[in-house]
Amino acid sequence: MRFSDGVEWSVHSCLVLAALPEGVGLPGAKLAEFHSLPAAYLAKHMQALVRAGVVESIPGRHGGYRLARPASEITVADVVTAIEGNRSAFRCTEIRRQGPGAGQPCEYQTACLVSRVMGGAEQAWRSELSKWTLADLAFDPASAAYLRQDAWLSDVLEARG
Amino acid sequence: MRFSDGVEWSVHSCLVLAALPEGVGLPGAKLAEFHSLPAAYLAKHMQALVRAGVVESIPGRHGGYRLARPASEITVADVVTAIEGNRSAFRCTEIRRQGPGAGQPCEYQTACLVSRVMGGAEQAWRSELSKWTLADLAFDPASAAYLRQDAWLSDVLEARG
DNA sequence: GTCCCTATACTCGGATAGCAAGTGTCCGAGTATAGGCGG
DNA sequence: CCGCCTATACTCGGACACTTGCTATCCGAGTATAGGGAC
Repeated sequence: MRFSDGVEWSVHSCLVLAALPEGVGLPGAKLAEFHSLPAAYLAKHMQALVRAGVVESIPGRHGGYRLARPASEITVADVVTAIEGNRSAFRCTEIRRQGPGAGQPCEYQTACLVSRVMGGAEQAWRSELSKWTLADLAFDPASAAYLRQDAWLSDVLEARG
Repeated sequence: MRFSDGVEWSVHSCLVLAALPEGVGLPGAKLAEFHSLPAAYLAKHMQALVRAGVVESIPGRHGGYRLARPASEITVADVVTAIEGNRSAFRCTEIRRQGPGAGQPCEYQTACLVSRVMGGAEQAWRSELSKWTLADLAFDPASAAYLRQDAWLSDVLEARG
């Protein structure tokens, strides 16, 4: 089991967007440059975020990306789900029905117990991620590096009018 | 994010081993046949379980696999960890230190907040899996199909002496 | 009859191909803007 | 001086190669057993 690198990139990038002034968008190229990420590949993940309704894209010359909702209403789970998909990581293929070990059809009215256990754990994982919003992370005093946008980010915004 | 199919196979196979009489081993070929699994590939995962100390292999003619500990002392987390590895699914590559968004070195004395949130969620997931032992699943009344070993499994064991 | 030796059959274990998904990149479609032109 | 039109530059979006890791398989190393032979 291994997460896509895009998860880390997307969360950090969303935190950057959370630090922007209200309603202002940041182009994908600049967003990638902020953390020295490959712009073309980050754009691929931004598309996923747009489809999931987490961020919205502004077309045209002064366009870019911005959060679709206030940062306090977007959870880390929303971002991760947008990238990794909302399907379960564990896929029950019902092997209990195969081979000599298969029982009678009446035994299969309830879901596979193994599947239920795995699903429950995944639920706990997702629930834990839902406790944190982008606002919690972006405005945390200990990691307020994103608010140190004076030197670079402000210049970018000012250069764009 | 997606689990290896081997996780499902391994858990179910361990449940079969849990239903065996004390100290008796079952060959990998028979274990695979029980659920119509590819024997050669299941063997690969069984090796991982042996390395992790979850099951032990008995070499020789009447050898096979058996649980290394009582089923009540093996959790689902043990099995999953043996297959998927104990490394974290989320790998923090410290992109916060890259590009114009990078802060001063003194800001990096604490772990990345994003990494901590992801790690905490993973901890919750693992903790949930630790609540269930193989005994809980194998001897559950609702899914006692594994105890219906009379027809096939008993024959196999008897044929081996 | 008992003990030992050897050949056998069966077991696990690691080394070897094939494939899907993630990784990385590029170029085209679409839009708001800026400037020029006409009234 | 004001409004409209056009060309431009910039943006996002989807389509195209490449690499890593999972999937699937095979054959060789090792061991307990079973049988036969010697004592």
